Amino acid sequence: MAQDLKDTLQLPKTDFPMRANLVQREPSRLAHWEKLDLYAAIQRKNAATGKTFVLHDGPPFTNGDVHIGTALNKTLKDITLRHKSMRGFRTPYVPGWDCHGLPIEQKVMRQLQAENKQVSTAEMRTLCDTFSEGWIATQTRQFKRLGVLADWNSEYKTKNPAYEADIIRTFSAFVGNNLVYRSKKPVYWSIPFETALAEAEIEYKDHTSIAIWVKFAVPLTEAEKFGLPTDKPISFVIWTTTPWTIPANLAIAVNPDIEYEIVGSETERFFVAHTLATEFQEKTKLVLVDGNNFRSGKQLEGIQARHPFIDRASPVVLADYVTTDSGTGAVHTAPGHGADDYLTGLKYKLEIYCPVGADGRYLDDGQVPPDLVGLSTLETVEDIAAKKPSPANLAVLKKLAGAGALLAKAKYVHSYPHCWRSKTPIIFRAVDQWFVGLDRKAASSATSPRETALKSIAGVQWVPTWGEARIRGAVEARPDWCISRQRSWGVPIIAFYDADKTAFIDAGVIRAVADKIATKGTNFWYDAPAAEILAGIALPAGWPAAVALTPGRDTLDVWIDSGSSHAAVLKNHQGATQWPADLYLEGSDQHRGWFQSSLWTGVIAQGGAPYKAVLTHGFIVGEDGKKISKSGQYEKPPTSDNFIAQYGADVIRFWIASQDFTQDITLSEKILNNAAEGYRNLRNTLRYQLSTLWDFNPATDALPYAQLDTLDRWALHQTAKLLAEATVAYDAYEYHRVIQAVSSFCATTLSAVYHDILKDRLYTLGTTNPLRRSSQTAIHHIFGILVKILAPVLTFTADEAWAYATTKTEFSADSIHLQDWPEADAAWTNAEIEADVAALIKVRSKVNEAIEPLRAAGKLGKSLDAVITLSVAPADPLFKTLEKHRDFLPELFIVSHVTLQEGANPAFEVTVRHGEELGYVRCPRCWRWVPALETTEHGETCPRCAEALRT
RNA sequence: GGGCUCAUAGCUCAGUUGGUUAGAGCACGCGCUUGAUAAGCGCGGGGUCGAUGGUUCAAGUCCAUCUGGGCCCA
Repeated sequence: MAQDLKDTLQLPKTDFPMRANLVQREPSRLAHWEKLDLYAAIQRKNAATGKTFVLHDGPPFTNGDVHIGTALNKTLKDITLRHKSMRGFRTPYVPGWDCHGLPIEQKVMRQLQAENKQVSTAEMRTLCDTFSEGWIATQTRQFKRLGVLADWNSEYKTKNPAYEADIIRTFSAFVGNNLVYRSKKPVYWSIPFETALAEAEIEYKDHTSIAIWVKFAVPLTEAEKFGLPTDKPISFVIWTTTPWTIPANLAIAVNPDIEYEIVGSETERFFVAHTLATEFQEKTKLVLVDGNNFRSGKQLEGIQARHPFIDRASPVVLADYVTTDSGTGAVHTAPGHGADDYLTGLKYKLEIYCPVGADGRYLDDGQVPPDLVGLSTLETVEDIAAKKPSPANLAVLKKLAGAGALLAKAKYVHSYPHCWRSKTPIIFRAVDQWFVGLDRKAASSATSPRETALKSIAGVQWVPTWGEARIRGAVEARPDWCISRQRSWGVPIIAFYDADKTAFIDAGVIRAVADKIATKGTNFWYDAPAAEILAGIALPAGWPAAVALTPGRDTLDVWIDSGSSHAAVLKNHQGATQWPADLYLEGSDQHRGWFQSSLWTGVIAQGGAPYKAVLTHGFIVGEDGKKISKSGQYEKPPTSDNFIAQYGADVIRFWIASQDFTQDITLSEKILNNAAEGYRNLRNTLRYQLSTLWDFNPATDALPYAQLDTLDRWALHQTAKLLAEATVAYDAYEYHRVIQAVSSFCATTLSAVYHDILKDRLYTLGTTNPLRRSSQTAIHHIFGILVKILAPVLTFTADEAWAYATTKTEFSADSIHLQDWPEADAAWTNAEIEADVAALIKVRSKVNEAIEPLRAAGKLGKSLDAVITLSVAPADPLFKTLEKHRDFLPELFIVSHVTLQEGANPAFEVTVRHGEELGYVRCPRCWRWVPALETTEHGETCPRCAEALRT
């Protein structure tokens, strides 16, 4: 009989599974979308709206699996675009790939080295191409698995010939604006390979150097000028561990804030940092007889000391990096042989002087003493084993000793950079490089690139706002842009050289060569002689004949590759995009990287910033707040695929959306488990709504708003509020607020209140009962809005729920992602109902509190067993509200009966009794306690159920 | 060392121009239900708002210093 009655209930039913099983089931939905060509369908939908939103993709580097951080970036882009397309924007999205660069070249080279193979530059470039292409395929698969929707057919690759041509055209704009100049800059240099090395090609190993204390005499006239004692000769003492750089000395650096002491022996005086005076005395074994005469570094600036054995001044300059950790507090400065020295050299306009050739030998430049010319600075592996210093080092020591300038020498063991291939110590050597003068006046503009860039920054929307300060700092502080690299896997700098190594460069020639490269690719540059490259191209006046020229072997800084993407993609309307982009969205490291390089290329080649807005996100950190990359807290590498294999894409997407991405984003097993739980709650809410709509056809069963029940109107009011909140949050890119709002709405507004109350109506009333239809109408509306709010984040689940809602099957051609952003009917906003129900819900929680003790005492189970008496002072406005909704109260509290009585006390009182105590009987069908049952063909039920059974 | 930035319950987040006993969801504990059931409901515990000092009648909120993170430089 109980079963018989149960069969008369309208219990929820749906095929939408409670268990998501995302890891297994998501791929089939991807295949479904592929079949629909969902990306194209979405673009078609919004083709005629007249609104376009271009998010320009920053290209990931193609040398490995998609890292969870890259997944974060791509997912945020995907969420953004899906929301925009629901809002009616055409959202062409062309994904990109960054293909050139050292890390790939290095991986390929290490592989070749392991196989003991030597290959030509062209072969090497082919291997790099293949390497990059392989990872593009892998990453594409991994991005797709995340649910990222993009125009994969229109993707851009920085290694495509057409793209390479646009990189070169960007370079031609630099040249055409008269911004490019040639100057020397020190690089790591491998003598055996006669090549520049990158930081990544350096291995640090202990090395025994010769440390020397060398005096640089201050002429008497200089001493007088600076008020120094003149009764004895006075010198600066520098300390260095690379004697071979002494011939290139052009200055002595002191720290402006260090106290220097003038110490003296019987015969001469020296400047030494005060705190190093004792050590100085020990090392030089000098007997110091006076001191206590101090000068700050600041006071010494400009003193013209003399080079110990070359007839040249060595001025005292100021530098903050000078410390008193070791040495004398005065640093030998050779701008052509060190990074710090170089910057100091630029600051003091010193020559970037490098009298050492590519083979590591001193050049005969008229300044290097003849007995040093030709000597090598190289220490071979055998030399090191035999503890034999380089010929250059030995000769300089001898030279210094001969000049009486060598105060002391000592062995000094320290960590020193070595070439990863030859294992020999590298040298710093200044070589000719190409620079972009950022403060030069651009030919096509009234101002310099820096001025234009800073002006452009102000016109861009930076999200969060501090992004503006960050890029402004980077742009202001950046020295002239060194754009040449001595690499193989990159885009060549289109420059030619004659037999004397004079460089020839011209914007028109570069553009003409770019046109050839657009079809032939950059290998053409490496394979063909200058005459072929220049065939048919008119050479500018003053150029030698093409046959007398050699194409240069430098490549462009790879930041120009990706920095040209807006020109190569947006300017060319690739994939129906347009210039400038509405949004760039990358990690905050890109303020100094891609945001900046794109800004420079935009400013110089296009006259302005290539983006209207720039959004940045933080980096993923572990549970301890520390960076995750090498922490090893996970057994598996933190790749996108590994996380998806465990949680599924929608859980990962939920996690990404739930955090404030402008800050560090924390990743831990606990957090992902929390995300999975949060996901399940939302999924269950959708499932429950679907299950209550099984017999509801909106076309025929929906009621107009005016006929809806109070509680349903209240739910719609809450839904309108949620939608407004979610819309604002989406527009502000604050996806975590969307998730917070939706989660709270589902848990509290729906599950704990609305759905819970609705069960009685939905289950027990007759199918077509207006109250039941009223609630179904509301749920239908709420579901539609909820699932659309979630669609940009939970792409798989929202589409699945939508398919069940619209077709009662797992897949539907009319995807959720083809729907427009929902709107709430203005009538739904109802302040009176909002206020009334809010007051009633407060009473509800008082009622629940009052029920709890009885439940704990075992006197009561479900709340439906309870009968409530509310005692409220008639003067209390609450009394009126309760009276107004008197009939609704039992349903709202989910109890069997409510008596409202005028209380004598001002305090609100709740009395709870079991239905039995009033002599009530329990209806076996709806489980409510009622005064009396009546007979039906299904047995005894309450009058309401009897009525339901008749229909 | 410099630039930018972050710090509120175990976790993720709110917290308007400084103004009651600092909130929400999740997690946790104890119950209930078995007609959302690898679900649902109720009740409950839990925070010196990173630390210290200051401004103020009043500070999570403003200022200074410090500590610990992140990104980028050096």
